[in-house]
Amino acid sequence: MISSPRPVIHWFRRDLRLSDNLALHAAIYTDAPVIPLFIFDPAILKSDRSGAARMAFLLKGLAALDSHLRHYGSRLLIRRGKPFDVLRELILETDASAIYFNRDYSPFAVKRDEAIIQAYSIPVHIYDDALLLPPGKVMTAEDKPYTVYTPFKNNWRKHNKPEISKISIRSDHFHTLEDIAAHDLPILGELGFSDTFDLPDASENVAQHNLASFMERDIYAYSEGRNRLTAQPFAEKRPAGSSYLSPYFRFGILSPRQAYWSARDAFAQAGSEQASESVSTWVDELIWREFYMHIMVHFPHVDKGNFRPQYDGLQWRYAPDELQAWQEGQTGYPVVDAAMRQLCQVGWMPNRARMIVASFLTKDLFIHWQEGERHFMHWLIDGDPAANNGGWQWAAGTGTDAQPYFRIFNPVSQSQKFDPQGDYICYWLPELRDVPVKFIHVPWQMPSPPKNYPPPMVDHSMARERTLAAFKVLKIEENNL
DNA sequence: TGAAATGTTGGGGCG
DNA sequence: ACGCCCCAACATTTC
Repeated sequence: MISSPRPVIHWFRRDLRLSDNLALHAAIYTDAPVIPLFIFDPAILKSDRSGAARMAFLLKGLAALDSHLRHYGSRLLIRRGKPFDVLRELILETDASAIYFNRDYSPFAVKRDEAIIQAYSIPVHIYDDALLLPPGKVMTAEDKPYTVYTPFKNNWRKHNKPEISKISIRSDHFHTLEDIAAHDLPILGELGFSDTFDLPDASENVAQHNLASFMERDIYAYSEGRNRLTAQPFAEKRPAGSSYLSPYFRFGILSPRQAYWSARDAFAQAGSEQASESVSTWVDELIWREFYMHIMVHFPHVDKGNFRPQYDGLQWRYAPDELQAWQEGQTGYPVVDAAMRQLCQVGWMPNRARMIVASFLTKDLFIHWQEGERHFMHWLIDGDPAANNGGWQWAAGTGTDAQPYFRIFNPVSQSQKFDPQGDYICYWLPELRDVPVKFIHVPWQMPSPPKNYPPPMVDHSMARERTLAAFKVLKIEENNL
């Protein structure tokens, strides 16, 4: 009788896929049966950053991964508890010889993983999988981290990029789990969340399909498309717009390497200057994602406050009622309200909409960007601590690459520019559906405005002056020091 | 990955 | 024909 080899554990975290998964593939290369594990950590479940929508999307991702694994005669082992304890017990239970996982760069995860690395008598193998270039790889000539996007991008582009990991997966690569006690995949309610809206498919196959179809067409019009306010990014027939791949990147259902190399192929096939520029613009977005992850690793204080401490003196307004009006999409500015309602109804917004509502909260209402950050983290299915924090600090003017404080979006002109016909507004604000195009951005100017829609909660030009003044005071104080 | 204020120019109406 | 004004269109500066 051949004694079966000791298994190895692959701990899935933010890498819910079988293809191009560096740690998983390394585990498979050992030729030991791989135990595919996912752990529900109570610390994450009860965090105020978690929201029902993203949790529901995660559950869909796990269900898809489980069914994918069943094709290989295995399944996803679900456990609940503190990862430190769950892993210890599982090692004892299965006599596993090693643990594999991919690095998660968020501050919470880094801290958690540090404790785990040294904890057991078996080796823990960690891989840089979630980014093309991990933190530390893109540094200035003085070996310092970049604090501005453009030079970071220029340096990033000069590096060689890792190839896609290809492996043909067989059933005998995985542990059958027959003799291991597993929890069933929980439902939302069991995890302490209330039911939520319908969400897109979270399977690896669908992510691949969406990537491929984006590369067929929309990527060549991305320069314009990325600014388009799209009500239904997933609709079959729609103008070229966002790639809508962020939720898949968020959970590693799609590999960034695969996305990058697909874009390179698209670049090679671009038929015009404009088309290749569009492809390049999309790759820039991948680089923004890498940039903000690097920033959070090198400057972990951003998670708790301003990237630039000189803005710590800003006297943000405390205005719970106004915050609530913003959250509920009742500001009286149609484009802002449409976006905020989209967020709470589908857990996603196009990038342009995120900038508009972020500018409105921080510059028009002059409410702390952390309130917006929290709200976004609660609702976004693609909510990622690094990217979300980076985006909010950018909008507020306190971050890296901060837009100068005087760049304040005008919610009306943004609306006219990026939703000229008011299609986006009308989709999300049914109460404005009968408003003529002429007034769709400014319904309060109608002879008789709709009764069920509020007037603007602030006068934009007054709000603009107020914010400029607040920043200016700070500059004066700074000069007096 | 702005917007508003201010400055400049040039055509047309008009006395 | 000329000077003057108005103002749209564009450019530059400022926050």
